[in-house]
Amino acid sequence: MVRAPCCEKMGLKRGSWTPEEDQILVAYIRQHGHGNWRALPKQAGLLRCGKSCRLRWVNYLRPDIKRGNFTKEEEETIIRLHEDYGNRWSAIATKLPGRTDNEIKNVWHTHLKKLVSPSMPSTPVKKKTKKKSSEPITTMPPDTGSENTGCRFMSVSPEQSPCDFSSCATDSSTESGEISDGGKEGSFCSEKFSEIDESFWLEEWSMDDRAASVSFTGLAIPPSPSIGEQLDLLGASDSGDKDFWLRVFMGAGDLQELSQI
DNA sequence: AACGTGAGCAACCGCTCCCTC
DNA sequence: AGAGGGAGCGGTTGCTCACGT
Repeated sequence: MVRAPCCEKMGLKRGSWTPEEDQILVAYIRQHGHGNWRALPKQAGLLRCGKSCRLRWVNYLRPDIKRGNFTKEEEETIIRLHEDYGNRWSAIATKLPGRTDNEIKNVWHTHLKKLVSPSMPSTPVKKKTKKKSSEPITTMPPDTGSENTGCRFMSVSPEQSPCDFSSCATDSSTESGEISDGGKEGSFCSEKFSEIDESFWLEEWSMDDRAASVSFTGLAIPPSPSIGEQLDLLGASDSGDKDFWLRVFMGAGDLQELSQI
């Protein structure tokens, strides 16, 4: 059957996401959930196709994403699961809470593959000649910090283990509102949010057990030091990272507190 | 200090699956 | 029953950064 393209190419933006777009997407999903990805961008006022929004959310903006290096244990798990599942990255991802299929896929191709079969070239994907983007997007301005969009703020060393970070996740009591700082309106993942669209979260979390840590990007993990402190705790030592997330969260309209930082 | 190269990763593409009508 | 459409998945691409020369 002939399918319509997922999005009209005309007028829709491609390439890296800007902090402002992230902000809009996060704010929208906070309020409405992501019932219909195809309709979402239009309703949210984003010049993106639904697929792109979904991908951005699933791989990057979702609250339970665990970022940072893969631990030894995680790598071993991936290798073992890959033997069982093959390239079914999403299946593997379900066994690794907080990790996305895309991330696992990348790790496999860049690191693990050569461990398993050292004879294979380290970079299976052939490199292409570089070409300047025709669409210079400023998602990663130098001042927003490295590692690109600054979302690496959750990066932790393997020793620290991202698992540790999200291990609060194993406590189901953290589900939904409880991860917030007692329901303060200032918290991004506040109960208010849950109230706004609890089904959204429940659906998301019930899909698999990774849910546990419902803190939105981890911001609410510690019950309530200042947001700045929280960001520090999360490894956002880089002020650029903070700036980025401050913009995102403030744009989402729920953290007046942040403005005090 | 400048340049070249490779690694890492975010994002896109196109296909398949699955649900609805 | 099957056509249509949306969501999800895996493969691939291309940009950025780090590092070596």
